[in-house]
Amino acid sequence: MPTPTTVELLWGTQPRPKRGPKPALSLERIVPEAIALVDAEGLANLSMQRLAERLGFTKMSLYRYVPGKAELTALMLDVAMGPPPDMFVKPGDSTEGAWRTGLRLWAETIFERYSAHPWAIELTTGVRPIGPNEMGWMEAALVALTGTGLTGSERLDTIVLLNGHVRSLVQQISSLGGGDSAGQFTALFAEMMIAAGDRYPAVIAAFAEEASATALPPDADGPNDALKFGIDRILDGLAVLIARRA
Amino acid sequence: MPTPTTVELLWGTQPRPKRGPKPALSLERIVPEAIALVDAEGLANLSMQRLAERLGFTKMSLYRYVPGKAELTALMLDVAMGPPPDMFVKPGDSTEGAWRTGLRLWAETIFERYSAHPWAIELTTGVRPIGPNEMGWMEAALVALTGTGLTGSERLDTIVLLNGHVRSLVQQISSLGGGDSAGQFTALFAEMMIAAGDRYPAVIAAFAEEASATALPPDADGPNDALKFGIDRILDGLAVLIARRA
DNA sequence: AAGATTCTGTTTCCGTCGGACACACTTTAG
DNA sequence: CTAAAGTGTGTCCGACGGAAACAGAATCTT
Repeated sequence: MPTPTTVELLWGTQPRPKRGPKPALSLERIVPEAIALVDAEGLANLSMQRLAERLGFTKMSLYRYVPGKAELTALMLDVAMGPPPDMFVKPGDSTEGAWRTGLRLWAETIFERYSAHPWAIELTTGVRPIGPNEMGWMEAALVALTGTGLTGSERLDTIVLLNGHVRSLVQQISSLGGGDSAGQFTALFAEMMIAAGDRYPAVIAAFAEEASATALPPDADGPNDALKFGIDRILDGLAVLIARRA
Repeated sequence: MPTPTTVELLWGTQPRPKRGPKPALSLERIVPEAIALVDAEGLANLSMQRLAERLGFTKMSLYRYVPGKAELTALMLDVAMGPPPDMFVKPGDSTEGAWRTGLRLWAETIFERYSAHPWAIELTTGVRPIGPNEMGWMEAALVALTGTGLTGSERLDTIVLLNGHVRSLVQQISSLGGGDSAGQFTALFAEMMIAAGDRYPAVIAAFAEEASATALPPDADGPNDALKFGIDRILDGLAVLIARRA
């Protein structure tokens, strides 16, 4: 019974052992339950104890299926991301600007996926094993970039850039989801401006201008505008490079 | 003795109380020591106990200076970022493309600052009090954007975009710093490709192309190229917008 | 000068966490 | 029918963040 590595858990489905009692649990029950727990109460409130209680088992029984908490969260990440939707761009499509609509759709879709599980951002950090779903998203974006004339490094860097922007936005918006956190922010901002005095004129100018501009439409989806803004700039910049190559 | 809030700790320097023994410790000693600890051993290894041992005090004595660990890390973040270097762009400079060199310098500088303290990335998440130094970096970038004709929202979104890119890169590179983590990555990648078979042709193509391209120059600062790539694309895209406005 | 007050650092204690380990039980292989 | 392998459980450990009570030091008031 060599404990399985994270890669084996993510990619391989090792066969059920023949001897011994049949397992009453399974990764297919554990991981979604953990995701539900974290969706509801945040990553900080995930503990083996609480997860086991939800499943009606003892804490240590979970360690029969998962070597440790790190491996569990790695599985949660890949399951929560899910597979990418069907093909953003037909593989051979070299229509003028097809890459553009493909990448935009990709970015907006993965943004929604991240937004559904904001804790996933915290788990996608540093060098770590990549799961099949995460790889699938990567593949999808790379497919959209075929026929652009970009080199392999450039295509990879493009994905890093787009993905980084999306993740950065999710990180800033997710915690802003419930309650009056917008009010909290303005309260913090006001409290700070009192103490700060006039050391940050450009900041004050920018926020003042923004406040007056968004005063009329009272819908507060400014963050989503930030998402679109970033995607637009990135795609514009990419178009410049692609045009230069052609 | 109302326990100070995070904002008060970051911005205000409340006067020393008159009565009682003089404090043997201070935030000026505690916070740098905590930064040194985390720089050396990572954010996960920061505990009040270990920090107190370094300082030659008991754990609970720290709570006389800091309400809790969250407030401590907030202070660490602002101190570690430090103030931005002197003015990237002279405030009134409306030279053609001055914003461009200013923003590039800003991004590269804050990248180095983040790289020196990679754990800072993990702390800059969600809605939270902003410290004076962090606000200073924001101010610096906004100064560089004066005279571009962009609205306040656009200027703010630009900073979010650039900052998000830099942070995303640091997050991917920092853990790659020591040892043969590049070898670990290729090992993980190979192990995965064996299991994955041929489900990701575009991924394989991109990496193969990259490997052959970077085979000749043996310096492996590919990540830094990813930083430059992203900055270039963002600035190119921004130039398109600015030109459209003019 | 002498309490009274206020702040200091320390000690003790608690609940929770991830995880090691030994155990009893159940299923299958020989 | 016995041995082996695998199951879930109970117990135990060290480390964590933090609450509470406490004794000593420095200042204020009388």
